[in-house]
Amino acid sequence: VNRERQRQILDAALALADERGLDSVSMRSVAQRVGVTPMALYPFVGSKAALLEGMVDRLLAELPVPDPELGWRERLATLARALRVLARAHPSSFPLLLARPAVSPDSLRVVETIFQALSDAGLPIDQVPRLERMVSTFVLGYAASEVNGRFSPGTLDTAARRDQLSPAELPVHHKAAFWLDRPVDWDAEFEADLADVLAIVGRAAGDSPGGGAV
Amino acid sequence: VNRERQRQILDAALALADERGLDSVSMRSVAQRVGVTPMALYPFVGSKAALLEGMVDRLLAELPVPDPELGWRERLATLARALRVLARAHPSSFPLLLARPAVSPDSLRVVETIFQALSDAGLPIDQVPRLERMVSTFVLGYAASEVNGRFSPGTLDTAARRDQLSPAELPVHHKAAFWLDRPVDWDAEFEADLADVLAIVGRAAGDSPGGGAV
DNA sequence: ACCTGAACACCGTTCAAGT
DNA sequence: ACCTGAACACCGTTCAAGT
Repeated sequence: VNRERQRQILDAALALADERGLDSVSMRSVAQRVGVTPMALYPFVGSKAALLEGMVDRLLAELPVPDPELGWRERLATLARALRVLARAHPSSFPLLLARPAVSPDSLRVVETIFQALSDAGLPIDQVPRLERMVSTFVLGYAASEVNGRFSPGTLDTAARRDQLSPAELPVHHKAAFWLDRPVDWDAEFEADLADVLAIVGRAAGDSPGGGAV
Repeated sequence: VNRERQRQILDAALALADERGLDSVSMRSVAQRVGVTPMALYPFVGSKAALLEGMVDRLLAELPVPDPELGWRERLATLARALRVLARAHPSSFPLLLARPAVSPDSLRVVETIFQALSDAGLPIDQVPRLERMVSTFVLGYAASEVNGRFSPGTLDTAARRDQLSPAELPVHHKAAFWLDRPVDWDAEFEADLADVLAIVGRAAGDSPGGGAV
């Protein structure tokens, strides 16, 4: 009903998640931060589940839209990098983006931005939705994996973990040990993956096999 | 301590998630299903968070390892399809795979299978970990998105959703409306994406630009 | 080693009531 | 339209005790 109040509540929930983790977001804690009784939230957010959905909408509202003057490659790359920045700014809430369908106006606008870039790439219109799902799945999955620790298990006991099993059972782990124990340059890896994904789009759009530039 | 009992508890939790959703998995409900008091679980699982981690280990233990006689492409494709089957069998628990680092012996074995295939593809060893993260991120992200509804918002109100915003704001959504409103063949889409991802691996491994077969 | 029972500090949500 | 307060049926986990 009162849109301004709703935003205030969702931002309080987001701030709470940033400061103390997603587990500490409860109707009671959010209400307290807003300075109100838990029940006073219900007319604005409906339920705890809806509160979490609302948080991802606020997240997407923060996402800058890439300059439409840019070429489609730069537009997709800019959007992908912005999503990764968003993940680092809100590591506890970001993984929610992968957990629920995107239905709000703001999320539709993000999808439209990807649609537009794919269309500009020269992709046949019937291929656009498939490639949008592929690109968004990769970017969201990568950024979420990075911030929730899926890529960096346990913090620096990579070797200990590997030694749970015998070298005979994990030959390639042992062959790659040098690179597995070394800190990874995540920025560089993300850029390399991004280039690979954009190459898929380019090829689906009918680039010459060698991969053309734009 | 007693490994057999631990497995029994984790399987009860998994069954509960399958039948009534992840939210209904509680220390109390799992204990009841095992026929014991909630506190009796603690020596075996440690905490609720550890219980959830244990569930994903059990999930991975269910995953069939592809025949090592197969070529690397078929091995990766078989593993990817098996993960998707797993997601459909355990839609509530599967998304946990993307939420936490993989540290158990069983999960290491899955990573090793991918490492092996990438290595056999002819990838330089320093590229193997990066491509493993890329492949697993895509496959887990896709399968999770499929089962948690990220790809199918709201069930059949795709048109209504689109009409929240004006056609002028969502030009490509409207141009692609025919394909967006049509039911998607997810099997076919997954296979197409898989082929694209395997092509990236092949190219990183030094395939001829046109893409060779194996 | 394995389990129970009572207790503590929390949850989300309903309902009736106030302004 | 917006908010409160009491209540209900739950949570995860600690602690002391039993065998």
